[in-house]
Amino acid sequence: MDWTDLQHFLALAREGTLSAAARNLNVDHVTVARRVAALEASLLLKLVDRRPRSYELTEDGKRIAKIGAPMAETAFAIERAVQASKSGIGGEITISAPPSLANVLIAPKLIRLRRLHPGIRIKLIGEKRTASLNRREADLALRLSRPTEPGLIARKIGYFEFALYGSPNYLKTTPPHAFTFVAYDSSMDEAPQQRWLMRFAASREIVLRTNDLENQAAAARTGIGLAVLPKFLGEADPLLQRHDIGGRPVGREVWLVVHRDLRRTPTIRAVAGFIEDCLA
Amino acid sequence: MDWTDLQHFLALAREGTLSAAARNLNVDHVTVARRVAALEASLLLKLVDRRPRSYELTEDGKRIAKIGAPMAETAFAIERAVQASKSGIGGEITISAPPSLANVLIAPKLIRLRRLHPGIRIKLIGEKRTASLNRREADLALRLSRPTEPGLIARKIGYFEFALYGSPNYLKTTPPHAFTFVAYDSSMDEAPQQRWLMRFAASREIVLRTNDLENQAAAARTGIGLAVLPKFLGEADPLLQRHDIGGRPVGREVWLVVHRDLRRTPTIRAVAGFIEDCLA
DNA sequence: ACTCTATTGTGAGAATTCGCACAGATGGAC
DNA sequence: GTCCATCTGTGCGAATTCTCACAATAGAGT
Repeated sequence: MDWTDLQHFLALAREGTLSAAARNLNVDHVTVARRVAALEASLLLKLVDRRPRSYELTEDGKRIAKIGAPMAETAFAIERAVQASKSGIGGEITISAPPSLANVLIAPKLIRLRRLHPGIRIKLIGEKRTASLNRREADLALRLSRPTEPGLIARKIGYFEFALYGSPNYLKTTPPHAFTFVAYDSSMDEAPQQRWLMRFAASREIVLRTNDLENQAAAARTGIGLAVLPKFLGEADPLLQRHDIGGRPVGREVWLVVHRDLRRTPTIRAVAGFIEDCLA
Repeated sequence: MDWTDLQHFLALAREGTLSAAARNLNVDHVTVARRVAALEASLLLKLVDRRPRSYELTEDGKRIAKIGAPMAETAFAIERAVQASKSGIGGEITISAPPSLANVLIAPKLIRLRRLHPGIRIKLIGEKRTASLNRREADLALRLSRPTEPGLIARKIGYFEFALYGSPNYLKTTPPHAFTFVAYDSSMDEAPQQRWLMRFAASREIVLRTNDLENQAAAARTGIGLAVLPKFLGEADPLLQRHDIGGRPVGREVWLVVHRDLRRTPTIRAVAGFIEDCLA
């Protein structure tokens, strides 16, 4: 049995489509299709139903995929062990962080890290979707809440508050009862800052919903309404003015997350230290 | 990371040499060397020290091999699951048994199994070395003692006794105090029949030691001395005559062993039933 | 109705990988 | 000492595998 065939099949089982599996493995989708077919041929067992626009696992396929899943886990554990056994400081480190934190707090200061450790190459992915440290999609991650996955070590390294921001002209000309607002779309309804905004807005209108915080800031600058922005974003923008209201402002913690296997790696420690400085 | 590279490296780690790993994987030894080199290149980590006549794992290599070992276990579990999910009776079944049992009790009757289930192809390996059911070197095994490996199901399906055999002429012309004997070599000193023989021979001479029971029988036929043979072997041979002595004869149990994962497979059950009949 | 995007399928040339044959070297058996 | 078995290394031709480009189809959004 060819383990590469297994690898491709398990990727297909996990990702659901040929194309997604192919992206995950950095190969062509045709390759995944062929390897899965090869695995079926060598096992003399039908693992997938080829339907017009999708591959669907057969019962046998599901069973095999379930049994084989630990193989992928182990493979990732090996990758972590390899990373961990690199003694010197250097190599490529992947950091996952919410887009706003990545853009505003991390990216501008990366030049300092580069000067300190020229051997380190940083890959910074600013994504909403929390990258899996277990699957080694990232080596370090910034999260806004304490993660619960097993094997991860989290440390609270910061806290930031939100405030309402609008264009100075908007705030001067608009009475509070006529305020309009900019918010996340409904996929973020559970986020504290969104709940806070909803309560505050009450019956007043939400005129724009967007997933992207940068878009919210841009919209607020044009005077369309008020947006809830992290203070580190709003205060630095001369085209935005804070509108203070009473009560306790909403805030979020920042957690630095690393896999247990990588905790003591010199390179990881160096980068982790740098990130803490960024947030200090 | 290419899983096939990992597979080759883990085989090398387990088997110790390139050549052994190559045999295990059914590929050329050059391929194993190349894949291990490729793995090192992709991990940027030296896994083996290439010494003149041997590959030796580095510390990193040992660590990686240890972490990766469960992958091989899982791969074998998948193979068992595949075998188990074949519903019809058919396919290739590998039986491992001590050579004498295989040759005398199983092989001659295989034609009956073939008539009963034409779809089954039997691979019968008669080896001293106990094949690993966990690593799926065999699907069914006959052992002379109860195995202790986890995951295996064993059932006692038979019992046979040993006796002393020599050529009729030798027994007629030789007084007991002048008996000479044929025995296993010292690697079998712990086997019950060997211990029994040693006690019985006492100070009388062992004139031939050989690992192969068939050789012992052949030697005894020529009149060189007496050999301890299973009765199912000795009684069927017209050129051998049993020499009965007092006391309780030594015997061994026969255990039929199957992996838990394969227990309920129709094909396995059919073959297991056939083997029980052979021993009945 | 249409465009846009995401999916799987097909064919051909290029790149890669593999096995074979041979060499060199070493340790054990006789 | 000599032969034999075993192990690893090298070069080359053959077989395989991969990627690329294109096609077909379906679904969502405009």
